[in-house]
This record gives sequence, structure tokens and C-alpha cells, in this order.
Amino acid sequence: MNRHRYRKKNGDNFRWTNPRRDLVNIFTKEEHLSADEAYMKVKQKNPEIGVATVYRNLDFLTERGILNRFRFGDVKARYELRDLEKENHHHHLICESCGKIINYSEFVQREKKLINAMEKELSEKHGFQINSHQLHFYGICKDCRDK
Amino acid sequence: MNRHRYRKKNGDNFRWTNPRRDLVNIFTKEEHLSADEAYMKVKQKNPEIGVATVYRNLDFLTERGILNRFRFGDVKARYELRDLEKENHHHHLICESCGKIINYSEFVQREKKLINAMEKELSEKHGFQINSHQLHFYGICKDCRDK
DNA sequence: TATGATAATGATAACTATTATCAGTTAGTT
DNA sequence: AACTAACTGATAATAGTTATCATTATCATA
Ligand SMILES: [Mn+2]
Ligand SMILES: [Mn+2]
Ligand SMILES: [Zn+2]
Ligand SMILES: [Zn+2]
Repeated sequence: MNRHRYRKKNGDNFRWTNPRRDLVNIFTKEEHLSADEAYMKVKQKNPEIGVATVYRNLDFLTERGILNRFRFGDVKARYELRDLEKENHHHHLICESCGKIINYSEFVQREKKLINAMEKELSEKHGFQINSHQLHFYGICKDCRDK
Repeated sequence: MNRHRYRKKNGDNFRWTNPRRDLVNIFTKEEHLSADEAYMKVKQKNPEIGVATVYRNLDFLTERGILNRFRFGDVKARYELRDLEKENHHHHLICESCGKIINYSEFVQREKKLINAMEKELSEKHGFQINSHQLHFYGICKDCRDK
């Protein structure tokens, strides 16, 4: 599991650097980018940046709770800004044909109730402390169906 | 998205070979194996088998609906036999510390209702045809918490 | 039950995503 | 301005997976 280990050991005295700022900026404009896609974007603003820096900081920002990391069946990880408000909490539809990813936030209320009950029971029954959940729907998007 | 393309073009005249039989057998005994883990297991029975064959057939069996493929935050894919009965439908708890994967099937009834409603609305609203869903809970397992 | 078409295999090279290493650079503190 | 640890970029290394290709095995048919 531990393939992401650019972890801080002592304290939290991190530095707010340009690559970090640039990355966060990019994710305010675009969602679900892979490391490579983010790298391309950041490069436009700062051609000097290296891939390793992008990977390191996607990891850094994810561990700091600023980004969410997903793996949608695809090998490569994808990222988005973490929802600040609970109301924005959303999940994903993934097209198995073209790979398109669609956000949806319907049913948040009803879902929340079920998820809360689940988390409670699961943590009691399995002694498992739940930190987050992901709900993915796989299928075929409208565009691909129309073809 | 199309990184898995050992796909048949013409018809469905596939052959029921030893590697395929062996793989299915292994998954009746163990769950959530990665390609490499499955390879090791099959090798015990048939030391001649190659990795490529394992990858090809994990893919083959997944596309034939015999196996489920997952990516639990980890880079590597993991597989299990697809649930034959709806009653066995289950989801997963993933420990972010040790990587342990726990099946759970509580709430299937309540969940089914919500999921059905979701699938209906989502397909109407987004024109998206939903084929399957995955619900993953991430957190810390009992063993890791006790340490 | 032998034959033939072609699906499948195994070895291995290649590729893609990610991580480690390390010398040089910077942010933030004094 | 000087100091120091955090950070960076280049690049090598690794892990997981897929492509290639010559050889073999399956199975429908004769
Ligand atoms: Mn999203
Ligand atoms: Mn399972
Ligand atoms: Zn599509
Ligand atoms: Zn654990």
C-alpha cells in the first residue's frame, strides 16, 4: 500500500512554494487530472518544473487534505480539489468506453444517512475506523451510447 | 481507458484452457489477489506458465464477467470471483495503514434501494447507462489501531 | 481420430506510471 | 545577511502491465 511516501516526519513546517501554488491553481480550473496532465499544465506557466516535483506535490497536497486522489479503474491516479463544503460532496460516473468522468451530487442527503449508519455499524462490528468513502458507477456515457 | 485490450473481435469462440481453469480454481480459494500473487499461485501447479498468460487471462475472465477487477488506491489491480447470487453482493473496507481488504455485505437491502433509485435518476438525467458500482471505505483496521 | 484453422501460450522486449537518489537551490527564521 | 532544513529538478531505477512473435494446443469438422 505504501507507494506514496514523500511524508514528513518531524512537525509540519512545510513551505508554501511556487510549484504548490501553481498546482492548486490548476485544480481550481480543472478536475480529475492525472499527474502527467497536471505536469503539462504547470509547465505552461513554469517550463522549468520537473515531473518528480509534480508527483511529490500531488502526494503532499493529498496528504494535507487539499486534494483527493482517485483511481477510476485506470492505472493512473487522478486528482481534484477536496470539497470544502459538505454540500458539495460528490461521487463519480465513469464511462468504460471513453473514460469520461462525470461528477454527481444527487442523493447526498439520503446517501449521507445510509453512509452514516454504515460507518457506525461497520466500525462497531469490525473495529474499523472509517476516514472516507468513494462510490463509483461504471457504465456507458450518453455520447458513447449515441454512437 | 483502454489499457486492457486482449479483446475478441469476431464472435465468442474462446477456448477453455488449463491456465484459465487454474486461475478460476485459485480464486475459489483466495480473494483479492493481484496479478503477481495469482501468478505465484498458478505457478505452483504449473511451473511452465508465463506472466503474460496470467495478465491476459485475468483480463479475459474479467471481460467475460467471471472475475471482478478492483483498484483499491493501490497501483496494482486486484481480482475476485464475481458474486453469483445477489445476496452475496458485497463491498470493501480498505486499511490505509496495512492495505488489508475486508469484505462486508451489511446493508445490502437498504443499499440496494438507494442504489436502484440513484441508477434510475442518474441514467435519466445524464443519459448514462450504469453497469456496475463500487463502494469503498478507507480507514484504519482494528489491528493497526491497536498497535 | 486425424486434420486444419486459429485461439492461446510463453519468452521477452517495451512501455507507462511512479518512486528513489542526490547535488544544488530556496523559503523562512534569526 | 547568514543559516538551515525543506524543497527542487535531473535522472536513474522500479513496478505493473502490455506488445510482439514464434510455437503450441484446442476444438469443430471430415
Ligand atoms: Mn470529481
Ligand atoms: Mn471482495
Ligand atoms: Zn463515453
Ligand atoms: Zn491495517
